[in-house]
Amino acid sequence: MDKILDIDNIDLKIISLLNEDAKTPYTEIAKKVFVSSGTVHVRMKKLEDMGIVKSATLNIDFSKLGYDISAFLGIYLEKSSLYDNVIEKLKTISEVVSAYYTTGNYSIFAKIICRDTNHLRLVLDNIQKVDGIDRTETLIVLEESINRPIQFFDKEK
Amino acid sequence: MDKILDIDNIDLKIISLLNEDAKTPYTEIAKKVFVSSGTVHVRMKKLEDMGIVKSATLNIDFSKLGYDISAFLGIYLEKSSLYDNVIEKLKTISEVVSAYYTTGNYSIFAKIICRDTNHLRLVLDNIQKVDGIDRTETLIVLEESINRPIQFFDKEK
DNA sequence: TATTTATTTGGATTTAATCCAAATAGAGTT
DNA sequence: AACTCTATTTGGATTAAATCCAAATAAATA
Repeated sequence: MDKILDIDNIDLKIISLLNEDAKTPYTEIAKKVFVSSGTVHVRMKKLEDMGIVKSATLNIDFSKLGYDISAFLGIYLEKSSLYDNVIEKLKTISEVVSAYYTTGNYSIFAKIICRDTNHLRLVLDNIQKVDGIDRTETLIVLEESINRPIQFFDKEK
Repeated sequence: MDKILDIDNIDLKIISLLNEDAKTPYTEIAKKVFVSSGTVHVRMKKLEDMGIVKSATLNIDFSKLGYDISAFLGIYLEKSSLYDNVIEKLKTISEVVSAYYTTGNYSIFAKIICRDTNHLRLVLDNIQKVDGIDRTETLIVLEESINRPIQFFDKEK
């Protein structure tokens, strides 16, 4: 077992509520969880210190900011030992928002966000040029039908 | 063109800073952007009203909460016209955190987060049972090498 | 230039975060 | 069960931020 034992239902409820809206005042969270706001504060500090709550970010509608196209990339490497090198290169391409080592055919599975088809082409070109990358398969996102935080509360008692 | 014209560099800078840490006080943002905190407030209200900033969420280390396995699923449908129906069913499965309509072989591309391999099996079973789903391909995430917000600022002047 | 409209400012007010000493609860010991 | 030690919670006091708003400024229009 690990640190999960240090986390109780109060912690989970706090995280769960703040995960829906990270700007909810602790005073309001406190009411819903039936503790004082001081306790919410202490608990959140603990969760941050433990690295469970890493930060808070905005949920932005990128299409309204002109970023209209996102795509998943299945990347094939020449040799799978090149993984770390290629990841380092991908980190320098700001349009790459995530990259994973996964089971299955692909050596790397990544996601990119671009402004338009032209921009997408440029980014794909840049990625193809990276040393060690053999070829890529592109899954362009035409619709995002679900995108939500995980509900880790209310599963088990 | 669309509403992008209503957004200036001050807006972008504000979003960009808050996207790194959504809890940064507006007073601090104000200093960095060289406007008053009242202006930050007005701008954020505008951005929220426009639907550009939708909410703020926590960035949680799920593995530390016992959710150790995530996976991408390529889902094949019996008929692509079943898309909406299947999405509705997937929405009822809380482990499904995202689902997309994409180009390529898959009819639906989804992501799930599970506690362990057993839990993963249960969830995959549930998904297989959904009416209209033919078969699925599972890409299990073994490592998350990149995961970051898009940097939409500092691209063009 | 004059007039209208939109935006910013800075201070006044309300609200929340933060800190902390005291109170309480819990765990372990005899 | 009473006692001790430790950890957690509480609520209020203090500091800091959000929010609101009227006045000032800037920008747009005629």
